[in-house]
Amino acid sequence: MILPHGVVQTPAFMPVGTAGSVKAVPQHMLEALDAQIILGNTYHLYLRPGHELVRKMGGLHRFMSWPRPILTDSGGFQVFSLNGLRNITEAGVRFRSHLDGSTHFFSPEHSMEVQFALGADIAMAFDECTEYPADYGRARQSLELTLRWAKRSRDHFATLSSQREGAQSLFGIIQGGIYSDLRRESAERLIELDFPGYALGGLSVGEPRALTREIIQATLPLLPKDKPRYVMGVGYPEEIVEYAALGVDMMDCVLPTRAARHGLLFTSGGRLNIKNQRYSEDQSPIDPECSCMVCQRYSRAYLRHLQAAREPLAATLNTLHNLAFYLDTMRSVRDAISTGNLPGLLDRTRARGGQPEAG
RNA sequence: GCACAGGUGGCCGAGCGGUUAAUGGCAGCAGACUGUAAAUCUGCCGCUCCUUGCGAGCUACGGAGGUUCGAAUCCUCCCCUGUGCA
Repeated sequence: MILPHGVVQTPAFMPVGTAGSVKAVPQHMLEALDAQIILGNTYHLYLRPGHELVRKMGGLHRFMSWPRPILTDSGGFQVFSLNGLRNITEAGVRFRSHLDGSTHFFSPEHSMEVQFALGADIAMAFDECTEYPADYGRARQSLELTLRWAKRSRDHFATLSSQREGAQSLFGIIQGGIYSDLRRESAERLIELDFPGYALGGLSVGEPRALTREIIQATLPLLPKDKPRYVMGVGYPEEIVEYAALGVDMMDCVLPTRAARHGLLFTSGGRLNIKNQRYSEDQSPIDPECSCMVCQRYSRAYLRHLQAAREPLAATLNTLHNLAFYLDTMRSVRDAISTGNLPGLLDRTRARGGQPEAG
């Protein structure tokens, strides 16, 4: 995938950097990890420092000194997660800021304005992330709203693009809850709007994992093969391998970064909670099979100490490892695809998937 | 020596006659985390036993006595700590 700020090899995992930062990890280290694209958030950057300020600073890439591709989420997920602080109408969403309680209005048009100011390589249509559980009628209503918003997003994005030089692209988002026929309808009608890429939204919002997979499996084949297919907000290491094998090109998830800050590390042997007493005198690296800079240098005992002492370095080192693990995982998926060994990789991943703890 | 103020579970610190194994906080132990309101949240946290239950027994609020149906809470003496005065 060739974007204005560089090439992204797919399938790709995108670290989440909501507020202009992949929490705890500086940009130059992200580059060292070979992260090829990161995600930023419209809602958060709009609130602070403000999209106009970011524009003034030369756009998000320049502002945060990240020369590689960026995708910005539209704020649609906040429609979902700020439940209680927002009110949805046809026109858009009225939010209460989680920072100071002030009221703000987001419409598809406004989201496009903000994303245009931020200047990410890929912008996302403003959608309503359907909650789980949602009954059929509710899922349909949500899907319809998202489609109308998708059209408005596309149209306004086109207007903005025509007024100013811009190589940004805008992806559409499929909703439809857990209903395959609604997903199909959402996909087909979205494709009519002709986006350069398509995303599956509204997944990993509490539904059983088998259902997530089912929806992806059912919906992906409906999407154009020559355009990026993005599943938003997934997943665990085993899941991203599974989904990549199904043909997903892009995924993002806060899990590796958030879990790292909470002491949960992903390894080739399964999950490892570095806070556990059992690691207090363990001189081995997080993951003996991992070649990341953290595993090359630091012991579990030391990392456990940092975590217990709430040293900020714990967040940094843990996040570096988890991201390295995720990015390595995607790299090995890409390698397996190119050498035709994907089935073998899948088997190995499944075999270790159920393992709760690393040795 | 005198005068105040205190001595509570690993630590700090509430409670000042009865739903008190004893509020909180910290520390400790474990769990959760999926387009980030998350460096957050949840549970456990005196000991023993079991039919793991708003279960049973035991031990506990400096020490020893006492008052009371009932005391961490009231009284007496003793020990210790802090501050002030000698």
